Amino acid sequence: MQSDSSTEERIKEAARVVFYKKGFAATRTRDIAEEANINLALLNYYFRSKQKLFDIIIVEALTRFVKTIKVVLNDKETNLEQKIEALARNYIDFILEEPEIPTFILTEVRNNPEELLKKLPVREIIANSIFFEQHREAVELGKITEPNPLHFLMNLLGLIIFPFIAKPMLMAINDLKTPEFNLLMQERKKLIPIWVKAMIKTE
Amino acid sequence: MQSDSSTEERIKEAARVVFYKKGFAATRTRDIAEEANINLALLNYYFRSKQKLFDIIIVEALTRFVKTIKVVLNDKETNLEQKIEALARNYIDFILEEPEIPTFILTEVRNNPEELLKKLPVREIIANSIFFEQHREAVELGKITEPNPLHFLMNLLGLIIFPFIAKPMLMAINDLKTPEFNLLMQERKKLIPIWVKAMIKTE
DNA sequence: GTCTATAACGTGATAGAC
DNA sequence: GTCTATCACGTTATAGAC
Repeated sequence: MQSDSSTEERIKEAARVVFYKKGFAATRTRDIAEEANINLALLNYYFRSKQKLFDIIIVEALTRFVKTIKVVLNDKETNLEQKIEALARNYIDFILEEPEIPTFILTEVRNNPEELLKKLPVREIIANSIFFEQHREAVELGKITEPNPLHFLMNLLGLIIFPFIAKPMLMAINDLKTPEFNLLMQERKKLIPIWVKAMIKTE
Repeated sequence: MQSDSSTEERIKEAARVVFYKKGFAATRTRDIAEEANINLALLNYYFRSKQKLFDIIIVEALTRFVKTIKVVLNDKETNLEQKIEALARNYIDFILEEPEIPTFILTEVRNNPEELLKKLPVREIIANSIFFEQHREAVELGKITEPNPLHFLMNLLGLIIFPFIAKPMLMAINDLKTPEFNLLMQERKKLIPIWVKAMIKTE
């Protein structure tokens, strides 16, 4: 492993592009070789098989996907409001760099939940987070109406992630182009915390 | 075409089950035949090809998916608040009957957006809806803070649909079982309208 | 390390008997 | 209409020359 443009790295980057866009089953190793401008045989030389190459890509994606949440939810220095702001900001920035990552992850996890999720300690990372603890305290103090933190998490992640998943549909509905879509996502970094705070306390 | 348990119908139902779960590319015609308890050759006898069978399934799914929104968004008898309530109620009920339909549609649309969406007049149905008209009026009257109806639609649909898409992850995080998950979704039929109304008017 | 050629396999589809 | 047997093809993976 030397420069970023080594053959091995080129194949990995190409694999990321194609797998993200089409998923494991619809991807042909030829697509990856073409995207990487390498000979097909080199793919197997470096990674043994399509499956092994895919495993590397999906684990890296899952790790970054979960870590981006984890870091925020377990930050001892921030309160709940700050966590909402940080999550919206960091997560939207993260996804804007790789807009296809949410759909990629969610569809591949669907195809293979137990296999993929046991590779990462998702449960410990999220369920025992400082975020959940702070949520519980806020509920006890009457600052939050809905006591179930799962609703809170679904709402927050839904507001952040859903537009990226629904992007193809949304672009068809309003024939939106990608630059305009990205602008909407930039707006949401500021809007989502406002909305979520309004949702928190209802009569 | 006679009873619902005719061979043809059995194959279609099996195809729906398998395609919903695995998507087009990962599905083998043998999987469908097995699920339907029929001989593999019968699939081609009735539907000519895997692609033709798939087209039937996806168009049916898309039609129902869009129609469920369309009916609500174009109802002249209801105001904006009532549309929010109706959408949460109808859509969650609809998806609870076929929980895999959102992921199925979103991933297949990703693979083939132009081809699939030109088959349905999604744009006219949504973009020119009474819902958007009522939203515009409410903005002019100062009843809604955020003027862009796309944000409104993304939020509403995200709150409704996202939990179903993220279900495998959520179940891993809190090792939730399906009955408990469904209970959460029932709760959301009432909670989402409350949340959305709170989001609408912010300072 | 990289290439060409090809083997090995899985899958969609059909021929033809019943 | 339904079955068994098989073809035809595309794709993954490897052998072997360079």
